[in-house]
Amino acid sequence: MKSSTTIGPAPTDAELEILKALWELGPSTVRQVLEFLDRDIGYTTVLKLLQIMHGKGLVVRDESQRSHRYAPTQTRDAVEGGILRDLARRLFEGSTQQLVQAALAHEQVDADELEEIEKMIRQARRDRRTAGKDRAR
Amino acid sequence: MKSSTTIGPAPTDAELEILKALWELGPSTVRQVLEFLDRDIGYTTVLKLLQIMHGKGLVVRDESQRSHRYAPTQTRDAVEGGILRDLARRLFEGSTQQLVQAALAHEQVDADELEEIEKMIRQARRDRRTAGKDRAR
DNA sequence: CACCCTCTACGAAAGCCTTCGTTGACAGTC
DNA sequence: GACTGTCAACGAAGGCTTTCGTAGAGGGTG
Repeated sequence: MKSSTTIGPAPTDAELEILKALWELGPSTVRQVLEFLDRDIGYTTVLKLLQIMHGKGLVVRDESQRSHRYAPTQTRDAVEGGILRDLARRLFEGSTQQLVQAALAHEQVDADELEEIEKMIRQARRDRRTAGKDRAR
Repeated sequence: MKSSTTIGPAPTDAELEILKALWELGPSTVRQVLEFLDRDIGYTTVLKLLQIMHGKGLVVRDESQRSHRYAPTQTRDAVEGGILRDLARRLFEGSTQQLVQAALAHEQVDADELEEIEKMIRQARRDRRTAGKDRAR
């Protein structure tokens, strides 16, 4: 129950910042996004980014009010998945396993976090067993 | 034993392709890199990229022959680490754990691969126990 | 109504990335 | 010594990202 196929190109850095704001805030006006970002950035910059993102289909907008409200078209999970898939492809010939291994090898992950990850693996294995179905890809 | 602190900015896409060639081939001339890449790309493009990378310190070059030989300045591990650290920072507030979890959640990782990852975790935990030292970051 | 604030839209600048064409140097061949 | 092919260097074009400045419309207040 976690499919999520990414549509379109990966968001740029600035776009990702905006998306993070929208995921946190829900549908928002330019000003709300601007205030959420603590970066030193102009109003029209955020507006322009949202317009571009709208053009790319990364957000939809509700124009029924004078201040338009923007909302992401993809869930955070879907975007994360797309970015990670892309990175695995670029760096590890598409192997998620290698990506995970590299992440674990290089970064400090403390004992609790290792525990969490092990739990996830057990869960994944359990999912795999029960749902032998969606073998798409 | 596996420290690897990345120097300088992350390589761009095209630069990464070149680095992958150099890691595979060892120190190489422009032509050797060009032939390794199966992409349809011009000689001068590869040359230019290597010159830029040289300017950025991503590669060193030996000019003792007429055909210069280029070699990476960073190991593959170091570059992978830098890229992953950067992604964790951009997407997960720096949490490698979240990065790993997202990777496991979204991508199909088969049973053998899960096994491998669990082994890595056990290994990581063992390392942690023996060397309680380098708590740097 | 005149004023002011906020909003959208547009354009453009500056920077970076990728690509290649052109030029001039170099070296081996006939 | 002239010709041919390879090489490094340079510049520049085209595209994309990020950032604003400016202009014009909309709407509320005195």
